[in-house]
Amino acid sequence: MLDIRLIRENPNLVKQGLSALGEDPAMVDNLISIDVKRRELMTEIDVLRAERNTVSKEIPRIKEPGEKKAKIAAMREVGDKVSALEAELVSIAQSFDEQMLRVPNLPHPSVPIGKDDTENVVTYQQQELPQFDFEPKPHWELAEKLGIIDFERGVKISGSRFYVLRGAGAALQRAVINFMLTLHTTQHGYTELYPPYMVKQEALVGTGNLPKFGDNLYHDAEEDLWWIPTAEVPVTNFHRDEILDASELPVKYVAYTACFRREKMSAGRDVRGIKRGHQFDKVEMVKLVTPETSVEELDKLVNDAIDVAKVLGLPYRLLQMCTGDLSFTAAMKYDVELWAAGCAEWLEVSSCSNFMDFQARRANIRYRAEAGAKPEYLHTLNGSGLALPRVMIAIMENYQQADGSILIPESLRPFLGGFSRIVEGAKLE
RNA sequence: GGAGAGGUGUCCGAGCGGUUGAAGGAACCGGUCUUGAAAACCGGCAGGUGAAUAGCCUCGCGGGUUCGAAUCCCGCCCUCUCCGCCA
Repeated sequence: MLDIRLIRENPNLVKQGLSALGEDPAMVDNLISIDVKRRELMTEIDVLRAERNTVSKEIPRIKEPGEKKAKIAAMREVGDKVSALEAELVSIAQSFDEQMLRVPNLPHPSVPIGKDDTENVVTYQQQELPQFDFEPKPHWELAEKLGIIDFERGVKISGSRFYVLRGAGAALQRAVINFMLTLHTTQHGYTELYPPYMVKQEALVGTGNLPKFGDNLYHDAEEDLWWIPTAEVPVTNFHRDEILDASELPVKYVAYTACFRREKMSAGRDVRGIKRGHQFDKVEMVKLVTPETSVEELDKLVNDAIDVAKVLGLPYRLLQMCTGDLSFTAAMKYDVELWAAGCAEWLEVSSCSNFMDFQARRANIRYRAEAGAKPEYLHTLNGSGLALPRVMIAIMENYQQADGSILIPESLRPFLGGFSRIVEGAKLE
């Protein structure tokens, strides 16, 4: 959420930001006119309430019965007026809140201007891609042959976009999860959390998934709980409505969870293989930091994500998102992509974002710079570290051998009982 | 799911219709004292809105009664104890 004061005092700046995102700047004027009405009403109500409060305090001390009666009657009238105005305010405040929650974050000044993903900037690309003396296969062929992914039975059990990992395939994913969590906790200073997979609506409003992106979420109507689309939601909300001490910052969490997405908007896209499922696993990093450090903390976060690719020996590149490709919540965003030799494409495995105070405002996460100081909103960041299915794809496709077996990256072997290869029959060898 | 108890500021805890935004204590911060520390004493110490030391709002959440609600009524949520059920 943006600061309404920024919108009031600097509407043109906000409009420029929205235009850069490709959003309609007209929402600014709408918001301002509602805000004016809202504030007028609030003032009017406050004046009446102040009168009622003072007179109500005087009433018990009035001895003369006639005067007492008259004041009570007068205050009853004031009370009625207040109720009427309050009802009016409730509906205005509702539409104000609703609109505020739908205003995207503004791009950080350092973000390159661009209309869409074609204008993102590749800031690093590994030059050497793996070479093969045979035609590398896509992972769905490799995996099916080895018996490590069962697509048909996934569909039988749960429908399209579901699959079953089997034998060494399941073990490989489990090893990668463990490897990543171990790397981030022991080398990068993150604290591991294991959060709930189902959350309340407020949590999703806090991170910015609701109210705007509910159509990508699974919702249980009976309990009114939502399945998380990413661990970002429960982990960022871990400190919701809290005031942290500056000495506690930066707070750095890493969490492994399954993630659930309807992918309605992507119907028909990426239907082959495991690139885009309704359920997938992810290791996610979340940071809460002081405002003056967030830009620098984003760089570190990106490096922590990239480190996974490096240690696994997977070819990667880094993209800086232009204004037109920023997400709703992000002020700055970098994507890490892995090369997949079989499908010959770059796969997004991590989006690292600096949300500045956008989420902190929504989730009401503050910090106190020093004892006695006023609480201020902190800055939140997050990034995958990394998303499992696409890392699995990269391992399978880049480490495939001529005989169809898959070599296991050296750094992963200690997490797989020392085995070095996946062979037919979904076996480790 | 059933029965009972309870949810007040950073924490403990009083209040049970009228200067109570909230006694008292602890913690914390500043000061006096001390060679230093402890103790003792003095002062400060919720958040939001707001230009404000004004006003308004906030005692789990929402609604109601009243001139006036932390205090009364209704609904919901959460915690604890016991029972049931389960991993």
